[in-house]
Amino acid sequence: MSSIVSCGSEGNIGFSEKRERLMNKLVEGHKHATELKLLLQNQNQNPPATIHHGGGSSAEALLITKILRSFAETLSVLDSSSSSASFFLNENNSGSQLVIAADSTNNDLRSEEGSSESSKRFSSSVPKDRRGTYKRRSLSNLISDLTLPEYVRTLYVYNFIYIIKKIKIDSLGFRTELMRRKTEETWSNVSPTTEDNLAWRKYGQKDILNSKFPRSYYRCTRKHDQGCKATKQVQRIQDNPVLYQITYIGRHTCKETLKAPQMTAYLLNPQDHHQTPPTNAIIKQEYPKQEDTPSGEIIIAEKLDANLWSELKDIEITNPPTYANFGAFSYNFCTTGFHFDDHHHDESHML
DNA sequence: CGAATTTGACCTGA
DNA sequence: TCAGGTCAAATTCG
Repeated sequence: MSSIVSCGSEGNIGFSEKRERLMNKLVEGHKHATELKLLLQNQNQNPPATIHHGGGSSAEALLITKILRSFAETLSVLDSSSSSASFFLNENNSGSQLVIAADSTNNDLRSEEGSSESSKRFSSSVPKDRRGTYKRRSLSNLISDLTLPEYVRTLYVYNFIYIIKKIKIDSLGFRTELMRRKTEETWSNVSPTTEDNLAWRKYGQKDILNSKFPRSYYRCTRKHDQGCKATKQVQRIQDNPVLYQITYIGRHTCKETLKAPQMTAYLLNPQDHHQTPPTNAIIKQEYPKQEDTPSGEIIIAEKLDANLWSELKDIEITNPPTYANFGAFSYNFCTTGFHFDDHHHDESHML
């Protein structure tokens, strides 16, 4: 997302003014995104006679530019704040679980799984066998490490991808599979989260040649007691590190593939046939489909990590009014983009 | 204390 | 030979 650029310093302005400015920019972006959505919906009903091979129409391009600018300015406001944490959480924040690094200069997403690389980097000063020496990244750790600008950026990039996807699908009829593996039992998926709510156990991680990000290897937790041979490989997409390339190899043959009573990636994306469901049908019985849910709440939850979203919802509740506004906005904005996903397709072609 | 993760060592196929 | 995949000891987490 090289389009996101800093738009200059905001100078020394007060919290409330910054917050107001921020909200205005976000709302502006939301408005443009909604316009774009309506535009695309109209195009669906009245398809254009000509095909634009460069992407969408000029109206779409203009809206995209506006959205980009809105968010670039938003991020600029956030980045200009020396402490994002205090900016959002300084009021009524005693009980908050969300602690955002006040001086986070590390925007490198590699840090998340770059432990093997960093261990190499500092190998001269550590003992040879450091197996098991690590800091486990729980969900709360993950949120703690995410600065607010990073979160907004992720949210924005994710939504924008869906808008771009929609434009490409509408204008080019673009719908191909990411890759065909040698066997029928191998399929790929691109997702902003590695979470699919199936019971996986990580058994390895490798640095891949000419690849910026390491590849992680997971097997079914039931491998040993039920002989389930399902595995998956997860790797960040180099050109868009907010997304993961997930390759599933082999179907689950075990009886219990569900990790916990949460939403699953498969059910949340019922049309996404790259994410092949497990052979049993337990999930379908437990969880209603998206169109059955009365509120739009699931729409963001299906696209963000379910756990992350549930925690963010808690934050929204426990920290009114400061964070609540932001939370409400992200929810609305996300729904704008997510309604577009009425076809199955691979994002990687769009990036 | 059992489950999960990390990570160097080991294995394998091209 | 080497890149990619797997194993398993060491360690952490809940």
